Amino acid sequence: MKDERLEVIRSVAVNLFAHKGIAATKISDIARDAGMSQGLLYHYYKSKNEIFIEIIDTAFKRLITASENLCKMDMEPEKKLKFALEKILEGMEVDGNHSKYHFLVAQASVSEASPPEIKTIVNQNFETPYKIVAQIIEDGQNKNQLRDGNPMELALLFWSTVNGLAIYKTAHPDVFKAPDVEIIMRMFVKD
Amino acid sequence: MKDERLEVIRSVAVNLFAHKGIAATKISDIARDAGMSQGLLYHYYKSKNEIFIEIIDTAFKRLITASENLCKMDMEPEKKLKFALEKILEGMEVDGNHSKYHFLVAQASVSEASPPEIKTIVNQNFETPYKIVAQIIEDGQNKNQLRDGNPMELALLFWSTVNGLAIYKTAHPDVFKAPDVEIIMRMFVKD
DNA sequence: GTCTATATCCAGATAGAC
DNA sequence: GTCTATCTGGATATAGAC
Repeated sequence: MKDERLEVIRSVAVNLFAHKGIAATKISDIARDAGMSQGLLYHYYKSKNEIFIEIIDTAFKRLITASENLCKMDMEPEKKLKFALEKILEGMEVDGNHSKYHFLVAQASVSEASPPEIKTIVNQNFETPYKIVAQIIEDGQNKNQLRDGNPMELALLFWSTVNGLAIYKTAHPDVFKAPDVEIIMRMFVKD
Repeated sequence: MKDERLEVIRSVAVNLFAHKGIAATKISDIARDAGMSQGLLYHYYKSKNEIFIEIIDTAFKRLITASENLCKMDMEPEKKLKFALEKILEGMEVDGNHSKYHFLVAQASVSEASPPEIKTIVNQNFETPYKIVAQIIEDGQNKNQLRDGNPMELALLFWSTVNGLAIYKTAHPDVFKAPDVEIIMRMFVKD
């Protein structure tokens, strides 16, 4: 039940941080949404920053693990890209916290408002998913499945598109409709 | 010189709001960056919110004006889309505040942290650029220049991609390299 | 117009009873 | 483990001198 409590706290915090940012999210907001007193929160976490750090750290770990698994899959590079997009967009459609995690990672990467620990996490991690996708793209180019172009720039485009969609979904979950994966894939595949 | 002062304040505020969000941006940060005392700031603006509101309002007005002008141009729909992307990416490359404005608009649309006036501005304005681009896409489909697909969904993809790039540029201005417009256009044009 | 000093308020974090 | 009450710091905004 301690784990349950922790899970509730994390979940409401992800939601609040995504919608308000860390600075505007009050510890009392988290306590209220988690259905506990403000004092009790400090029984589980020693500060607001600690909650935030744990969430961002988890978000990066998940993203990187998923990227690494994708890379290792026994699949053609083109299929890998497509598979990744499918999973990501699927995750956005079923309303969990998927898009919020994407958005939080993007936001944490931009923000200078975060505690120093966050900057460390961001600096150590943010490049990895870009590099992995760039590697997949390069493989695909070598196999003549994907179009030419600087792999890192194309990876940037890949993740920018995903992030942009995640933001939209976070802002307007009701009207959001994930685009067809094929449309996005057109930027990368050979005709 | 009053106008100059105002312009300096707005400019540093855009930068700070983009990188830290409104909640984490202190009025003392703005004053410092603008090279004036905290007290003097209140001679020009009556609150931090007022500065923020003016900036978001301006950002939306610019975006909508630009969209409307684009719509009215004497140009084929396909060219309009391409022209818009070129201008937007160009604006990102020359480091002004262009991408920060895009990001602020996106962020303000997501954020529940903003003062109520912001919510009003967002609700009244955020759909317009989507609708205008959707209209252009629909025209292009009717003229057989652009691929089929729900115009509003394609417009969502268009702006999501732009926003995603704007975020990346804001976070990593040094390494950012705008992608080739043709690549993005592949999502929309017929082969 | 510009500054310094300060009042006020509010949020993060702690203490201590139960 | 859980709550209420409270301390403390820091940020907004104001006051008032120059």
